[in-house]
Amino acid sequence: MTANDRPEAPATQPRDEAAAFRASNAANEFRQARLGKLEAMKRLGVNPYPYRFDRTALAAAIEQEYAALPAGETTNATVRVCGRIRAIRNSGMFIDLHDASGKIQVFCHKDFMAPEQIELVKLLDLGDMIGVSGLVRRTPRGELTVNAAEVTVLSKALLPLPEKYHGLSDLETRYRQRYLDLIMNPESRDTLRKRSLIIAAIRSFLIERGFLEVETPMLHTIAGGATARPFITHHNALDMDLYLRIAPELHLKRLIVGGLSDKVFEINRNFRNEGVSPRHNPEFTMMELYWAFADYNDIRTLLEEMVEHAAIAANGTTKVMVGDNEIDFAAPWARRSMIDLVKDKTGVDFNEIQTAEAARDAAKRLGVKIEGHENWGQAVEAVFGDKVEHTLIQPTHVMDHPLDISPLTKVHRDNPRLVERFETVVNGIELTNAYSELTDPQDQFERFEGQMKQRDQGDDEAQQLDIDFITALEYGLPPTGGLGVGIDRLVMMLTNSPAIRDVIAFPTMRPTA
RNA sequence: GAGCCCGUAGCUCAGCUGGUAGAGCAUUCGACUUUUAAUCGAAGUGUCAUGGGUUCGAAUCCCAUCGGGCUCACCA
Repeated sequence: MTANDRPEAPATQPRDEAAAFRASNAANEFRQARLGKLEAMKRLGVNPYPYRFDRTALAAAIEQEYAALPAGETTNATVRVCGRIRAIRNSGMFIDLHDASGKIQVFCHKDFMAPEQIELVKLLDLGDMIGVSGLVRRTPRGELTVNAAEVTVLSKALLPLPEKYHGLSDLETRYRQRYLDLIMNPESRDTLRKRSLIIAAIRSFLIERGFLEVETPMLHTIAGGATARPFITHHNALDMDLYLRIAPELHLKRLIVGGLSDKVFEINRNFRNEGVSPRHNPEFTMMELYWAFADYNDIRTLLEEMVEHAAIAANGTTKVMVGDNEIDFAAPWARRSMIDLVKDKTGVDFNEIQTAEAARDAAKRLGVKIEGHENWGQAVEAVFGDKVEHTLIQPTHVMDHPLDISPLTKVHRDNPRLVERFETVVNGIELTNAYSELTDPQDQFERFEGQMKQRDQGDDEAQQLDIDFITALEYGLPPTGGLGVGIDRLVMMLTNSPAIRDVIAFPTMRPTA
């Protein structure tokens, strides 16, 4: 392929889209009415899209400062506030101005404003951004108010907001036009603000404990570190296919080999080309950390402390309502082996089952769907997923998974069929995954070979061999504990959000056209 | 990818045993002027998702398509 026949960027914007946009705008009565007001503002010498505004206070700060101001009293304190008009009463005399912190009422009256200012106020609509300067007072009805001396238009809105009382409830519009959702729904703002607090809390927690934040590639030549179908893309200049990463694990371990730090972490996106559901988005945020000279027990205590810290940062408490359940993230969390959990729930002790065939039969007798190529560990996992996982509500570390399903994990020091791994399940959903990392290069190579064998037997999700990763291990990876936390799911739980789309600002959607 | 449900005005929703497309908010005009879902009076507002079909007649019944939600499968 030469430079001339490289695939061009796709033509996502047909030429007539602009014409269609113009036509639809011309037919929009709301837009036309507001354009008329915009022109009238210009005739008054007002720039409806100015450059800046000197704000002296947020609404919430004024509310706090003047909390004790009695009804009917006026201060001599001038403030400058700005935000979006969310309500207009008495023909513009009362305006509710919302900023990121909250609401403040604005009073516009001819006794306090110049005549041309009164003209300008008549041209304001719901949704416009304005700045106001004036004295703080509390009305006789008890509402804290800025007595407007001057109103500055900061951005004329051309489109109307959704209805003020019922707001915007249509899920499709809320996800596609998140800006409208954020304007209208305080709980959506809270959720995404808490998301930011949670991530900031995790980041500062880890940095305080000596973890180094790193970035590893999004574009992989081998999609390793997890079992999932990858997105495939193409690099033109190198003329090669690349995968969007499904996990950062193998690169982070390379950094531990290199001794960049004994403790590294990355908070970043993973991409998996799989189904979309209330708990799955094709791109999702993962926190992975690796801690040299530590094992999965060290990781467990670190994780519990970290999530406690994040919960308190978001909600001020370790307790949170998730659906109908109150969940408490206070450490220590329950710890049960996967085999024991399965035994408790089904009466079947897979420790007593030796062969893959017997394990598959046991699973089938329990009514669990079995394809026929499962090994012992996959059968155990299938039973656990079907019978146990959804029943675990309070944070529970599911300990010591089968070796068969854990190709990057060190063999359990007490049981050769198991590995040192735990997944934390909360509210029936897997939240974390942690290992005593496999550090033996020969063992790792054999595990990859086993995965390739499974792939040959029809398991197209088995992990791919990564020779350079084996080479890195051959230079010596110290004993290392590793952890992955699904950040979106953690945010879902800490914000009681029923869908992953609620905690991702712009979830993946099909285009409308 | 499969099953079930949904798509009506800018928004929230009625209308669905087939018979002239509705309300509230929003908008426009007017009144009022210390309101706070302000109030009062008047007016305008539709590709009933799209395309077919049945019928004298379809928002309504049938089929297909598009978009969304839930459940399942895959997965975290």
